[in-house]
Amino acid sequence: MDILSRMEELILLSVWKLQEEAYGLQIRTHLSELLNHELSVGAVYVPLKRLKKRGYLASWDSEPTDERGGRSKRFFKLTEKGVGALQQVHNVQQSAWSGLPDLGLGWKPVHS
Amino acid sequence: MDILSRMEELILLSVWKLQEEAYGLQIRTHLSELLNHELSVGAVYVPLKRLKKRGYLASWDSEPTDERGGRSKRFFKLTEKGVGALQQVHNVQQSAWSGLPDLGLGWKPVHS
DNA sequence: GTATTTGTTTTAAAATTTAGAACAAATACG
DNA sequence: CGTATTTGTTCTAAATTTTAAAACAAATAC
Repeated sequence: MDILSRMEELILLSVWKLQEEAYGLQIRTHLSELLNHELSVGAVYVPLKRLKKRGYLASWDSEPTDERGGRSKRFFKLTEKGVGALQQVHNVQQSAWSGLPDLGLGWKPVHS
Repeated sequence: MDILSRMEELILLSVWKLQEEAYGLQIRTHLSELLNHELSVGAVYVPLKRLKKRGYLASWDSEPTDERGGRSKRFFKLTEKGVGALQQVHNVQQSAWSGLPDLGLGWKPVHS
């Protein structure tokens, strides 16, 4: 559709928000809380790989830490292309959610 | 994912915005302009049918009009469940797009 | 060395998206 | 009438995305 899917958008935003802590399991936790719904591991790792392959994300592998089970992590950060894709999806959302007539169904979106 | 897909969201919003003119081809035109990208016919009709089956949309068939080719149209409107689903996706978006740190990449989302 | 924890990869099924052919029914007009 | 054109919906198969969960890997704990 020439626009990020919802999951892709949420993952890119998660990487943005988590900054120096943006790696697979952390992203999964963050999004599970956001969605109030436990995501499977694959639900995060599969799109992460795709987003990287398409140039929306860059990644590098860390050294292991000395915590229990502290393996090497694969960290991600947004590329310029990734920011551009978020920009685009944000524009579409703004358009799509503006100018909605009153339906009398008890709710209207509020853009803080 | 327990949340509307992007296409589902856009179609529900289109039905909302188009009001008394919410039928397949019109929705297609509206979304094609919004996305700046010509959607195929199936890209609209397939999800429309699914959204109806799931109770997000109600529909009824009009009488033909006396315009050239003016066949009976299938009009749609949001159900309460449909409004609720939009409400939910709106909440998730608001959360996901708020509290983003400055990346110094030349852009930050503005919520009008 | 065996258990436990943190982390990534893989895989296959399910669901969604997409393009476009097919079909349907209306008016136009010779 | 018959054929063309327009508006509209249905169908369908391929491509893509999502999802769950098993497998694998590597670290510390004891």
